[in-house]
Amino acid sequence: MTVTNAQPGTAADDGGKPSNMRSLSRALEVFAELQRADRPQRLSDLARNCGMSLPTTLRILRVLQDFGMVSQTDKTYRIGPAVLPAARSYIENDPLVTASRPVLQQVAAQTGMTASLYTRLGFERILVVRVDGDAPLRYDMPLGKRLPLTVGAAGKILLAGAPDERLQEVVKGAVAAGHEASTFSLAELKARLPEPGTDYAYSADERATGVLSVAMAINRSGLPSESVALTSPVEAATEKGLTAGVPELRRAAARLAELLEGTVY
Amino acid sequence: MTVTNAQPGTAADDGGKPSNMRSLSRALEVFAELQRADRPQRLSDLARNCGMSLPTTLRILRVLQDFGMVSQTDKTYRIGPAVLPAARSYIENDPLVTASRPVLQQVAAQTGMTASLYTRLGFERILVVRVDGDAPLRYDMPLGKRLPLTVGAAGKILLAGAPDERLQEVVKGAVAAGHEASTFSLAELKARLPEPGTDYAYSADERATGVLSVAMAINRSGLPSESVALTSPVEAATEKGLTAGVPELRRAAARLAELLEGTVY
DNA sequence: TAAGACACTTTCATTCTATGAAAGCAATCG
DNA sequence: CGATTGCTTTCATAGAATGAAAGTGTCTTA
Repeated sequence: MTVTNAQPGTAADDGGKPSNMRSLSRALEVFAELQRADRPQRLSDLARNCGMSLPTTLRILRVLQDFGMVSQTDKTYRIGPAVLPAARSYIENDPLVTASRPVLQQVAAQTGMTASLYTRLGFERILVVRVDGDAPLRYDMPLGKRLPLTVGAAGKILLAGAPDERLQEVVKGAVAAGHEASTFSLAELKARLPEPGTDYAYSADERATGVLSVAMAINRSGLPSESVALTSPVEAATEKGLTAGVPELRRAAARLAELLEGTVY
Repeated sequence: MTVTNAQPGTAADDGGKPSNMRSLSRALEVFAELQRADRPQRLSDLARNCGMSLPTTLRILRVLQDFGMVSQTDKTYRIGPAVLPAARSYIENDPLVTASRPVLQQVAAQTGMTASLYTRLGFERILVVRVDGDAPLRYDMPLGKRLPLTVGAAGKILLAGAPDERLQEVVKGAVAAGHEASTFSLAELKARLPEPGTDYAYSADERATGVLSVAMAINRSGLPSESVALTSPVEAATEKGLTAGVPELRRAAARLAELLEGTVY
């Protein structure tokens, strides 16, 4: 059976794997590192943080630059403009994204709450689609933001039912990404997760204060990678009001699950 | 057999360079090809269109998939969700993008027209920032769309003053990208460009009907790669009204040019 | 149902590419 | 002004990337 290589969360991944396509993997590691830091990076920093030599890092950056994936000002590098057309291509062509929009619109219309779609990416999740409800959310969270799996309904539901081994990895990943304090433990995480038998997760004031959420995973074979959520500011909904939307959410998740059948990543 | 990147089909700009980092370049070529087509691609199509063997293409796709840059459903591949955080990183960290927003806002407020920032990417340009004016543009053109250099004020101004040799390449690139008919000629292009001595370009009904634009390049040493534009629907402005905004646009371009000093790509 | 066609996947020997040490520059600083 | 720091180039070598060919699975067709 093909072992679906869990993507390395950080550069500290020395599992001793055969690691095919070394130069490409390293290039993507550099690319990821550029995003991780929230400001332009020097060559020497990138080389050190990615654990590779200066010349190699430089060569990688030059090729990425040729394709517009990286830009350079003086001696600092950052993500380049070519990612914009790529993001556009994703949003326009990904079947889950395109299919979910009308579904989310319907849910938002029926419940009056904000409906969102999240995808797991490594040890994090990202917001992929959002349809606003009647009560706007005050905080802004545009597309593509990296959010923890360990906090917030839409993250936690992706971990429900996972084996302890995997949860332990998630704990490490969350700490490495800076989402959790270094004291964060498996027990702490498990206490947050929904009880077995529940197919949705609830959160209040978890990731953002004044915000309530319920979320449901989009299930197919194996562990889920996507979730849909209903969100509302605390003054516009109660826990009861939110959970009243769960059946709608469940139906939406089921519909999207069909479309996902066969998606590998 | 030294098969040196021979492909008549793709629009690779490889002008016979030493071609360092072959595997990485090829991976980025696959990634670009996935964007070029506006629907999921089969392995065999990608291999053929990129001019590489099936196993190589497959290996590349697998690594890209590990990093979320590519997704797979059944046997078809497409751009993956990891590009969203990348795009976010670009928009939040690129100094030109962040610096231009307030500048464009000011210009839009002063002129009442929509102000936009474009960046050149290969033989195309992409919309990077847009601030709407009083009269909304009916057509939607979200961020990241690949647009021709040869059509529209914001594209043409990036070509003003370029040597014929480069313009000839642009003609070929525009045809290869499907922006121009195969009969498109250098003379035809030159007829569209602003007259020497003019530092702005004007277009009416060029790229989109019912839309007028003036654009100015952000100049630093060498050929410009970025431009700012004022755009208005035809019923809300005349050519005179638009050109009245040119001084504002000129000032904005000058301010942004300072910030670009040192940017290599 | 079997045979064929088709597309994807794996294997493996060979070649060439990616690699890091070290030297060469170019700034910056004390 | 000489020293330090960080970037860039060169080069010999290891080992990574490569494609032919065989292998596997799936769909089509008779």
